[in-house]
Amino acid sequence: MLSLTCKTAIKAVIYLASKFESGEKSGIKEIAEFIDASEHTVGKMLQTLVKAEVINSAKGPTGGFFITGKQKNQAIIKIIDAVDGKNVFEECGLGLSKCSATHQCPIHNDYKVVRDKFKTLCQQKKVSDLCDTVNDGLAYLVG
Amino acid sequence: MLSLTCKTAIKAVIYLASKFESGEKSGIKEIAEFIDASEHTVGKMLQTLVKAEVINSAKGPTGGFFITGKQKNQAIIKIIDAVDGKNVFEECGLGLSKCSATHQCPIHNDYKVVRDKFKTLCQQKKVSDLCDTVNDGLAYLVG
DNA sequence: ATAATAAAAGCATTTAAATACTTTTATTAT
DNA sequence: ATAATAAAAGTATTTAAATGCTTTTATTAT
Repeated sequence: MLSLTCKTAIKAVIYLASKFESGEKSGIKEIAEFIDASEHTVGKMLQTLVKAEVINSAKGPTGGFFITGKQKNQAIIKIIDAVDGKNVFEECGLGLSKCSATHQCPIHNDYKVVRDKFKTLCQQKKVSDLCDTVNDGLAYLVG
Repeated sequence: MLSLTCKTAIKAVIYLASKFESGEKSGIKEIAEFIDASEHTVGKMLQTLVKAEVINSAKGPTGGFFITGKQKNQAIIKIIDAVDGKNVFEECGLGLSKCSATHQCPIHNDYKVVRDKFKTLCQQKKVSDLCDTVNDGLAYLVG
């Protein structure tokens, strides 16, 4: 459903959220190492997130990437929209270019239920929620 | 969730199912044209389906691909298992290589619900069910 | 002002999926 | 038996995503 880069993006933002309390900024290398992803992929993707105002950045010494309290309270769908685009949640289950109630593929109705359920999940889960599970040792970003 | 080839496979099998009554066999070109897919991709993929006994084939003149009554009554998960492999329904929502109840990613529980719902859909929908919706003009294989 | 630091940006390479091409094998009708 | 047909199989190319590398720009501390 989501691209590898998008999954990496969600993990990176969760990591930044975990640094919110301390106010620390994080560099590309540090983030990539922690979430076990390619440094270059992470760099490109973080730029995308900055442009979409999902996270922030500062250049120069003491610079790095960081997140605000407001951004921490955003749902993860914001990350998905920024990285994979808005029509992730509109795609046909059988790959038809135009699949809707009026011209549908054979699994349209059932697939829509699943897809919508995933969308709701992405709309409801906040970055802070996911960050909490990691902080509490209930979930992990690698493995 | 599913590869393009797998989506193509489901459409191809539905097409073959629609030819079951008449007993006609269908060639690669005919199938590819009807479902609007690459002839070469369809050829390779049909071989995979034959090996997995999801469909049948016959070489030579009057040969082609066809489906039996028993095969028509199979669930579409058989097609998915054959083309994309069995662990489509085990994959982690955030791309962790090992994500389970004991070592989970931050969205594991919610994602599992969605994934399992999709799996159930694929286990319940028979080729014949999908074929019927197309025959009845309620659904399409192209567009 | 200068040097150091770190993100931003542009371009190149790699990888895997999809698509394309060619040859081989089996089968059927003549 | 032979020729025609169509799947099977093997190899090659293309495409898009991911990854890698290099240069540029902005910022901060000295």
